[in-house]
Amino acid sequence: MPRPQSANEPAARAPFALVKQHLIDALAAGRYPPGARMPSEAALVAQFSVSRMTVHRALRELQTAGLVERVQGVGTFAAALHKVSSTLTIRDLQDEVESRGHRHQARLQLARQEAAPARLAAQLGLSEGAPVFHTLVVHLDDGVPLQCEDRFVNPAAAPDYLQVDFSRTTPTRYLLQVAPLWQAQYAIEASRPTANEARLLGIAVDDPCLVVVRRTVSQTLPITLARLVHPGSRYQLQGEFSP
Amino acid sequence: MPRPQSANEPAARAPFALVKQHLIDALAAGRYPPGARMPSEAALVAQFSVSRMTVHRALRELQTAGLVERVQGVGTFAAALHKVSSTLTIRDLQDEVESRGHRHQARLQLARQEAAPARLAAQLGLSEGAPVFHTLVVHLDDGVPLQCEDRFVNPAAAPDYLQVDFSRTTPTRYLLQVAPLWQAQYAIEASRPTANEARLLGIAVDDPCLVVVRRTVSQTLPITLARLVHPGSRYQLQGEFSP
DNA sequence: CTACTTTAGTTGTCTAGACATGTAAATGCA
DNA sequence: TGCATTTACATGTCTAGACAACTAAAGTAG
Repeated sequence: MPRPQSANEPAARAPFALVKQHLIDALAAGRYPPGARMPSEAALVAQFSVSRMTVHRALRELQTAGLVERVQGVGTFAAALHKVSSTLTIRDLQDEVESRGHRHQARLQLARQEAAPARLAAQLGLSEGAPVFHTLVVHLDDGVPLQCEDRFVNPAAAPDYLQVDFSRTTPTRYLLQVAPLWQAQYAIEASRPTANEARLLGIAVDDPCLVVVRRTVSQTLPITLARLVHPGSRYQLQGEFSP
Repeated sequence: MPRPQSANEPAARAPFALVKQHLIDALAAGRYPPGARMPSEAALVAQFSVSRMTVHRALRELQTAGLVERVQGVGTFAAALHKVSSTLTIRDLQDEVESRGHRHQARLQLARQEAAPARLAAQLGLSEGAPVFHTLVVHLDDGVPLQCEDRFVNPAAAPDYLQVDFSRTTPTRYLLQVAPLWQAQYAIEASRPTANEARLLGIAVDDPCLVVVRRTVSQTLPITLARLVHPGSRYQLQGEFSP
């Protein structure tokens, strides 16, 4: 049974939803870089032949969703997508370190192409044995290891990933540029580091670690799978929510 | 300088915002228990002497915020606030265990009134030495210890807290009833359990644990401060977000 | 050149009415 | 009684126009 439009998703073909989706698509295609001016309400009214209220609702919902910023008397602008962390502070580690006034460094331990084993392939929507990019980066905060970032990337989503200079930008930041609109699932757990992680982080093998496993997908295809290991004594996730 | 209504918060005295706030207040006061029918748009139009579009916007925003549920052709209903975890899965542990088809048990280890030390008093908005309620509950999933819940409660927010039978309901669930609308800040970290926690959870003192420290405030006053300790090998937080 | 005023353009909000869509209870019919 | 139809009511959405609030740039007077 094709599920009878379960009561409450706002009819996808409603005019305001069409305008909204049109703008989302444009943003996803990178047509409006962060900060760029977007069409005014009047322009969209003309383009879609709908009333201003309709356009206004589409834009207001995009604003609520954090995709655009609007300033009365000035205009509508594509939002800077970097400040993700509204609910859970998982943002780019470099931003985070630098916002604390500390110095961020990254040490590239590994960057190569590998053949995807079955489970990884499934998570990235690839077939078993297909090539994937694999990087291992250690992030330091004022010289102290803070995160061990073990990451697999779908070549289809970021073909030039292995050519990036990761001493200048972080994998997270680069991927954010390449695929501007995405969605992530994560799992957080406490566990011991592997022997290699312990060595890279400069901790004992029985020190507790906070491990975040994150899978990121864009609108169309899986982008990346990352395992982020943090020394429990040096890292904390903070956030806020309301019911 | 009194900060000139920084461009973009929707004027708090706009009619739609008044209607919205009125309903939020009523919900916060517990006037509409979860599932209760709320006034129809027509009723609110009459009550506030505004147009239906205005009322509709207020209600739609409450729906987006998850405070009410609306069904076309039927009406508007106060949301069941228990299913908090749209973005981050920190919900009532009993719900969580039972939704996995497992059996939930709680062991009350401690329930008494204490004098608040300075730091705790500050977090709960009390003066040093003021009485606070303190409970320690171990939650089991099919007989296996899953969480050690060490909690302090502001007596002003839940005067009858110590009389509750915690073998029948959880502290989280009870507090959710008493103070229906709230906001929480949390910090997540990995660390070793204390000797007592290790004993209660049946794990070794050097087993990694996932520790969530959560502070909950209602609209008016701090409610509770909880330290939730989970064995790293048995518990994982999961969630999802988009930029 | 400076300081003030004007103006055009933008978003924020509201109204009154209309039609569409969905649900549930009342009604009518066999 | 049992089933189909009608009716009342609720929400979902759109329109066309209006006024308010705000910004930035252009124009103007000193």
